Amino acid sequence: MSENEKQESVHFIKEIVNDDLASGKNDGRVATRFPPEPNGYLHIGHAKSICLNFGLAAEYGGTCNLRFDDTNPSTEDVEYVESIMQDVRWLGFDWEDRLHYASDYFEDLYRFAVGLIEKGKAYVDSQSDEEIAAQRGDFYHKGKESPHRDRPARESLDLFGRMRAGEFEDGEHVLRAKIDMSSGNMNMRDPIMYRIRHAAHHRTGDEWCIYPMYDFAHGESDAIEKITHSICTLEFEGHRPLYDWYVREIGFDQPPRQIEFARLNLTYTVLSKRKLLQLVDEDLVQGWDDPRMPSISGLRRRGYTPESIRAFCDRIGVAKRDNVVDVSLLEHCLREHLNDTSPRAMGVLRPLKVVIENFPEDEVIWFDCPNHPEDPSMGTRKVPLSREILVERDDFREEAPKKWFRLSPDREVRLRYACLITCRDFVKDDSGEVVELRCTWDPDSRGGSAPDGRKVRGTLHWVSAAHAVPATVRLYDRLFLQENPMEAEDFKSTINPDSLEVLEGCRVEPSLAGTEAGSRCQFERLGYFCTDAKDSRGDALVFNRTASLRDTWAKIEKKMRSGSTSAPSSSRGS
RNA sequence: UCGGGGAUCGUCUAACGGCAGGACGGAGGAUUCUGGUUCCUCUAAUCUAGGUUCGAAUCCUAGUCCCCGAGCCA
Repeated sequence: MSENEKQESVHFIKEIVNDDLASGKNDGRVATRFPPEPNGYLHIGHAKSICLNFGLAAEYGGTCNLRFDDTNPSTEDVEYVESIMQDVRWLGFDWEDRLHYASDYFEDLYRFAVGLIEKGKAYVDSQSDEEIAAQRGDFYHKGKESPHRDRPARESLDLFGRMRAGEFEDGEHVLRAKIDMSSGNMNMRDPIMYRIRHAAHHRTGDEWCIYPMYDFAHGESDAIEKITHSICTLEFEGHRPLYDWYVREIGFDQPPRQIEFARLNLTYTVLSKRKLLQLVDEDLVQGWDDPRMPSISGLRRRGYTPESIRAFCDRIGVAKRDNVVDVSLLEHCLREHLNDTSPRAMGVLRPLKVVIENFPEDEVIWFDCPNHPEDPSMGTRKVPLSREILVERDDFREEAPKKWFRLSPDREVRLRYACLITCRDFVKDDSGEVVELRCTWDPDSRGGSAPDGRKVRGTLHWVSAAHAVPATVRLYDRLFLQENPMEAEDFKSTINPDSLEVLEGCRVEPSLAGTEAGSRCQFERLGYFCTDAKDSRGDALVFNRTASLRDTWAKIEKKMRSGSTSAPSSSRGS
């Protein structure tokens, strides 16, 4: 153990693993699994589980399987298994040859069930679901035993066989474990092991018409795969006694151990498959991979990096208490990685024309601009300056507020990496809107600094009007206005109406022409962007804003405004 | 009225009977050709009440509050 390095925290699951290793349990093996049900897309909450399971295996030199928990054919689909595999891979994890499906074990599971019937530990119940539900009792009252509970094993075996053979309709019979109808734990009140479902399964087709329930399939699949630590979320805590019961009664020798941790919650975010599906189905977003979605595919399309998501999962920790992580931590991890890795470029979102009056008509100066101010190894690119340029509309104010060091009449600013210009005049259109600035440049300031060493506080991004490339830019903001959308009467009522703003007519520097879809850059002073994986083409660029840069000026201005007037500003943007 | 789990800065997370620490956020400052980055400083917590102990976030007792559980979902 190194003493001076930042000590990685040992969360409670690692403690358990350490203890098991120390006591020689499982022959020193560590085997985990990530067990998604293929009935939806993965989201950032799943990423926590993926990082935990694969991370643990990697850290201890063990293995982590990918296993689809596909025991319910009516909700599952191959569309989901494909997206899940893509997402896990994208996050940076590899299950190698350990791809499994619970459905691969249907035959084993059936055999186990027969064994339990023979042992007198399971029976076929032939009541309706209403009757069974009524007999189960509630939290305060014990359940009643089914009239079929003591049906001879022979009879159950026969019925179970005919259930499999397809002799019955859905719901006519179920297979139940014979445990304890008076248990305080509802899961132990003779839980259902198998139900009849005449439905095509995405992998086994029509081979089966009975399907095992989660409880009967999950632990057994773990045991078959020789999983040592079966990690799941807190809501399965009450299932653990049942998990252990099945594994014990079937008689596995090195039974896996189920360990529960608290699932991730994020502020201003909804992380329930059902709610996310609702957003998609009701067209409140444009699909599962809408860049505003917390789905892995949405984050990917938004421009998130796998590294930043992994870093986030490392930092949030693993514990058992309910938690709501501030989404700003996710954004912090994102910016941290993007700052290091994104090449810089200049793009103007809302262009304002600037004429540099004393700049020769036909001259073009090509400046070598560093692609990253702190990392020379990222090289340089050429950026042209000519007489007419475009700057950000927001960077000019007819009347400069306090602490303003951008453009305003008679103010001198720097064009990043190019030169110093001073605003001499401005032109308004009939509606009173400023449409053009008249400036002069200091020819001795080529490169961006004046020979006399005078300080110029403001530095602006810019593009040469004649050379700039047109682009569409999509500005994304958080999808929900309320910190916990689930606390709203209806979570949809707190959807941010301005979560997407599409800007046409943006202009970016010519080095970006032909940029392939999905590549990332930082537009200086604005934020991190990526070309949209679906809609961007080399000759028709579409940028998604992944994250804005921290905006200290916005903060200052907000403070000044709220200090002088009573109007609170609502500047947001991530 | 039952069973299971959990309570530490605003948020997330450490501590394993011995100085309550880190990160995010927030506030302030330094540096800066991005009002970015970086750096520095500050901010702020042990659910309550008793007990054990030289010493308690940690152990004991009693409360309080929160989460999960009555699908032929996972």
